[in-house]
Amino acid sequence: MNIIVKDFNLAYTLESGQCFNFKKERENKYFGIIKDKFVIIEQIGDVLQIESTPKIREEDIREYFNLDIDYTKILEIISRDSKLKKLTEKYRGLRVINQDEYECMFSYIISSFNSVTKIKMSIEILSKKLGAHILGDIYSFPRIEILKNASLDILKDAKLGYRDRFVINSAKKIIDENINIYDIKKLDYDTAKKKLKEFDGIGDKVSECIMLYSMNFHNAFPEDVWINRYLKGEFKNTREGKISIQNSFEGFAGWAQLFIYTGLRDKFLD
DNA sequence: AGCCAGGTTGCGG
DNA sequence: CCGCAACATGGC
Repeated sequence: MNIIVKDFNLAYTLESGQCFNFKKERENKYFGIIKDKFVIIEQIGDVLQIESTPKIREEDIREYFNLDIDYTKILEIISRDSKLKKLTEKYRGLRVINQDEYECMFSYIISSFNSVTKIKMSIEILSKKLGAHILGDIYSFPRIEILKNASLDILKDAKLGYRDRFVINSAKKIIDENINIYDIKKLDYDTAKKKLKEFDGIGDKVSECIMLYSMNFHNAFPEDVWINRYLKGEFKNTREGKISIQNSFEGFAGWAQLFIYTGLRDKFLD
């Protein structure tokens, strides 16, 4: 399947640290999982070439990469800030991804106080040991019931460290209380955040990652160590800085956050 | 060896 | 409400 894209950069988007389930095969070519389907995606100019097993619908790809959002409008809004203007010029085509809610939730529980490399490794091991086999050595992210009953040995193998109880407890809560987290995305911002923070291992930052990257709350502004440094440089008070940003980008603070985060990690910003 | 990584928790003030 | 130490683990 080929998809013509505009204002989309696959590499920027998949290397931005927002998702952890893709691997690079070569320049502009990645493989991973979307909707429990194995996909190989290569970008050549403005064409996305996609192979998938089993077959994936174009609409699922468009949704995953937010291809139908008004990109021009979002960039226009966040570019009113001079630093963001530079960032959007440098990383044009970077987009917020629309991930699976459950995978995103548990991936970010694992992400806390951790490194991107190790987060990816842990998720890969968990998938291999507990996920459904898809193809070759590719496995999907484990279902929550499986995570809930995972043996401590397997969690040890996945190197979750002290986060193992966060994963187990949160999975338990979902099952025992019969929670459907798809309902959370229908709530208003504050209620959704509050609901997510009731889970073990989900605090201020992780809750907003889940909201931004899988629940369409485009104004969530996850503040990790990098963003915290940025806020310290730009504002007297980081707390007020975050609020100010969330109030000035017309509901798209999360997109600004992704550009800032990318620029900082890439040392384009200092 | 020591510091850092897409932070959260549970404590004391 | 606030600040703060502890927390597993691997990479650099």
